Amino acid sequence: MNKAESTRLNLLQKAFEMIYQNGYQATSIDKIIETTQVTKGAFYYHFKNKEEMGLAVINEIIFPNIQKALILPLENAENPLEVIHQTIENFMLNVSENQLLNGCPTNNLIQEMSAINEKFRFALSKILEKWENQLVQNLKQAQAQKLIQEDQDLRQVAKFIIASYEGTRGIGKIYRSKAYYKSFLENLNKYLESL
Amino acid sequence: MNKAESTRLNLLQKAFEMIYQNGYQATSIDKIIETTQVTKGAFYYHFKNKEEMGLAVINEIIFPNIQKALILPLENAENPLEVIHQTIENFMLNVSENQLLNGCPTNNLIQEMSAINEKFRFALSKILEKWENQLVQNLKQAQAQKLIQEDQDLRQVAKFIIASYEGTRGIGKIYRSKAYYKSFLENLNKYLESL
DNA sequence: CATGAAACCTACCAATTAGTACCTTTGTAA
DNA sequence: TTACAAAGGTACTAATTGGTAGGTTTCATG
Repeated sequence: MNKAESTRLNLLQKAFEMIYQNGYQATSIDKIIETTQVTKGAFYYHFKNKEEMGLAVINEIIFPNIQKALILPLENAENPLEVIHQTIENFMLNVSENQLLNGCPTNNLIQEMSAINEKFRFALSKILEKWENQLVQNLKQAQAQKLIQEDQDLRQVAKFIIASYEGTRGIGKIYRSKAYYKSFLENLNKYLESL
Repeated sequence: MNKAESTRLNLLQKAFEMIYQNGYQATSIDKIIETTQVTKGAFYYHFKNKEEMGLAVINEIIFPNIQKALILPLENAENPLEVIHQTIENFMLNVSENQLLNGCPTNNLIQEMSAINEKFRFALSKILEKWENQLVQNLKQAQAQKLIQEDQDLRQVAKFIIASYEGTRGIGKIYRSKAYYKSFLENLNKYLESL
């Protein structure tokens, strides 16, 4: 990675952290360049404007993180149903204090931006779409293995899993305890078993 | 209601709408007094600062709304379990386009503010607490009527209902369709029946 | 080593922000 | 009617905002 690339990546990573903790609109370019020690000229060389930088954070930082933690582990699993619970549990029980406090970056941005910025809404919807598609694939395999009933609407089920997960990460910002996550995981298990 | 009270209420209601659509931090006092035709002097006569106004919006607008739509209807119901689903369904299927677009005011503020402002977090947690308590009461009655199993952790169940509801309202800001709400309601029903 | 583009730097701007100081009007109780 | 607090009005400020103009430095390539 050359110097320019690392400047850009540094901007994106620091911007991600600041957006994660304070929100997109509350994160000023002045603060980003102050903490990164990058000048304003360099910032605007790498990004046309603040919006483009925000979209790059979603596409180049947030999306790969979800992909790695919650989507890829679902592929080619021996038990396609159990791995759904396992993957979410593995991720949720290993979050840092910071992540407990600030919730899910994707959900945060959806709540803040999707109603007021169509480009953000689109970029964020793509993340949910990929996750949902992988979940549906797993559920299909589970159906083929007779692990869940025939008449289930798998896309609905996938959406429900995502909504309850994001809801828990979101409401978890009030409780700030892993016990709350554990309670969700138990209920998720019950729900999956009832399918 | 005298003039001063109506000035204050007008400020709170307009502020609520603007916060609901754009977020608390993105709602400036200048914009609020512009749309209400109230001068800055009057605004700061009624509220010490912006934070106090935001907290008043939560306590005097948002909380009563939730109370009326989602908590009070649960009281003294003939079928304590079914009324949970009925109440949520009745509310969700009657939201306006605006509410579909902007999600749940409580959830929005939790996501934006709970990590960065302890007073907001506390005020918002009180809303969830009241709702959870009423849900637990209903679930207890359902348990007494042998409608759900003995070994259920009712507080966990109540929290899961709230999280999946708020998750759906939140993620619904991406999809903007009542079909998505309906899909959630079906899954909620399945979950409640599995208890 | 010359050259031109890539990468970065500095100083600025107009608009917006929350908040304040100080004034005027309105309502009401003695 | 007077007196005084409640309620509202006006003009301002310092700080912060996203963005730009116009420069300089760095670096790969012929």
